Amino acid sequence: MTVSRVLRTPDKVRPETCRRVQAAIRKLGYVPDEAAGALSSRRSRIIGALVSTLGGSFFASTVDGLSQTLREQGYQLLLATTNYTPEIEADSIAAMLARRPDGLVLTSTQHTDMANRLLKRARIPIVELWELPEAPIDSAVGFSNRAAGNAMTEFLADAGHKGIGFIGRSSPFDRRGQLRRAGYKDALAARSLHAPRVASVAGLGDDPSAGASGLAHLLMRWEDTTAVFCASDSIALGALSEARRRGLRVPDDIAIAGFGDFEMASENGLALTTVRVPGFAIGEEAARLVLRRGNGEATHKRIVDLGFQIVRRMTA
Amino acid sequence: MTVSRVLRTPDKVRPETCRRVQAAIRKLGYVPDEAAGALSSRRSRIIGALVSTLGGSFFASTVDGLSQTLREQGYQLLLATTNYTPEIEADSIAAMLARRPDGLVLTSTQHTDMANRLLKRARIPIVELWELPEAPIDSAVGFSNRAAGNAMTEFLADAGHKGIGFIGRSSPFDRRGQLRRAGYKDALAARSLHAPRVASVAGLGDDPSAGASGLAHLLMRWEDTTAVFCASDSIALGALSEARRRGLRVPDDIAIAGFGDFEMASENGLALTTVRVPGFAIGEEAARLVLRRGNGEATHKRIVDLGFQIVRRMTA
DNA sequence: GAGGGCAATGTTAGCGATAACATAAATAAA
DNA sequence: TTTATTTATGTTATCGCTAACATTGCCCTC
Repeated sequence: MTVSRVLRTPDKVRPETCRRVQAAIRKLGYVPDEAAGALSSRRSRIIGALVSTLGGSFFASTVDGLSQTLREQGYQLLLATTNYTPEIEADSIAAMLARRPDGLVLTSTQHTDMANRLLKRARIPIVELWELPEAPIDSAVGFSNRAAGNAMTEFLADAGHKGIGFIGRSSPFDRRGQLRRAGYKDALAARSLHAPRVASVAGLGDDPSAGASGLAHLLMRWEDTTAVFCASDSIALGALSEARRRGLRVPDDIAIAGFGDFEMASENGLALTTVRVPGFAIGEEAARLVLRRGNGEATHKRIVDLGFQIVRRMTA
Repeated sequence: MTVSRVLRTPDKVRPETCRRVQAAIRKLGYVPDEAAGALSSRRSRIIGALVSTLGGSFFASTVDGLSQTLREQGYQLLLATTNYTPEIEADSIAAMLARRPDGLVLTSTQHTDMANRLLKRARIPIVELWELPEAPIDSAVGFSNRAAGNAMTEFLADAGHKGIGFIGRSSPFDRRGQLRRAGYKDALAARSLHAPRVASVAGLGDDPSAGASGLAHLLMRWEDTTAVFCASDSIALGALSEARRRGLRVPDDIAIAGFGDFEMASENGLALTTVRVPGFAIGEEAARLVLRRGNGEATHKRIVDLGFQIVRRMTA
């Protein structure tokens, strides 16, 4: 018991005793068993996180932010990837709940009924990321993809473009992409510019080839398109490469805007005009929020909007 | 006890009993407590993984591979990021060992003494990734960064280049980068081409600005440089952008090669000539290896070389 | 029909920590 | 000095599972 106190509440132990215990710990190489501690205290100091994938650039920095902040607070991160599959997500949620995490962080937006039931029953703080749902399961940290899509389209229109296309993935699981597209349509309608010009490329995840074929499609169908807004920077890269292949000057012949402000979009990289989203900060804030809610500080905002930012560079 | 058997070894329970238990489980919303199970059975079904960062593109897909394979085998992934800091790594190792993981996966190559002591004492399988150390702590999955650096330099020399530069980060913690550079130097020496031309850009992690300033540096110092080998695709992107800024044609005036075969390097992206490394496969194989070793199958290879591949595209 | 073998289920005793309470020692107050 | 109060440490029971062993009932064999 004294050892337990030395580790958890050293100020309740006489300094001299404390020292002796520490010495013994070092000498024996004792490493406390957190699983036993969790069983007894009913606090696991584990936070679970579910992401669709880390590869696609969007969530990697969010997980970095999460992991870093949790570590600073003495928590650990249990991670699972769902590969965009709701069934895998549901299984992973069940598996995580079996570890009795003190909170759960989700980046997907679609849950199976089973998943929803499990989450409701769990009675732990749950934070949804990268979007601001109307009715979050518990709380959410992110920004409005729809507003961001709208803002970038407005930006392009303000620059004088009269024909603005959109390139995105058509996956029904990518609700955020759909929302950006909805924002794009909102802006067109608000300005009564023209009917939406959307290139929906089949497939999961973003990659440059979608941008290349998307741009080709747009230019064939609507010749007078002078600007395209891509649902991610990866797609924008593909569009950029297709434009170059066609001998089009960017941004003079065709303006190209991305989404995400990935590393490659930077001034010394593609110098891509894009929407900067606070990926790392979302992770940090999610960690803080889930821990605060776990400590019963229920007074906090349930929906945290971290905003976004149009970054004007050379391509639009 | 019967419930436990239904969950772990259903074939030891009469089908009828099995069904009744399952029904009760569903009705009650029972979720077993794995922490208690781990305490009792001394198997946690958790594998810990330590990476420097997920943001830099290199490790994200490895973690994807790990996570996916572990899930398929009924294991869970405890993840920590070390931010390139050995002290944080040591702390994180200690924190992970407190969860009694069934194995540990490391992507860093430098460990503090404390970390090494902890790892030795832990008596669990440990897999090091992304390099093939001479004396692994336990076992390793990766490829030879030195051989890869050598191969790409050979490739450029074979293409007729007489002045070949190298751009990389100078961080002492990035041992893999150093090894690629060593491979570059090996190749130059083997062909007695010229003294190494290295642009070492200060800072942690790769980003395009390093490539831009690196290329500027190389061209200023050694005017007759016609090819550069970059320690990562991100750096290569920066070099590409600097070349364009200077009006140099790629690859005619200057050939540029990267490392990693990130998504952006693809045919429809930068079409970058680069070294493809099996990031995802490393994660998968690490998961398999750590589980096999945990099951006492000690007969397996301790060092798994997954190789690399020169991918010739448009920039060199 | 006694004994051996097997399959299905039950019982007991931990795993290693901590919450809650009990005690002992040290200090303050009356 | 005696009693109250605080501070430091010790005891006990428990968290929810599973390893190991015990029991029950059934079928089979000789």
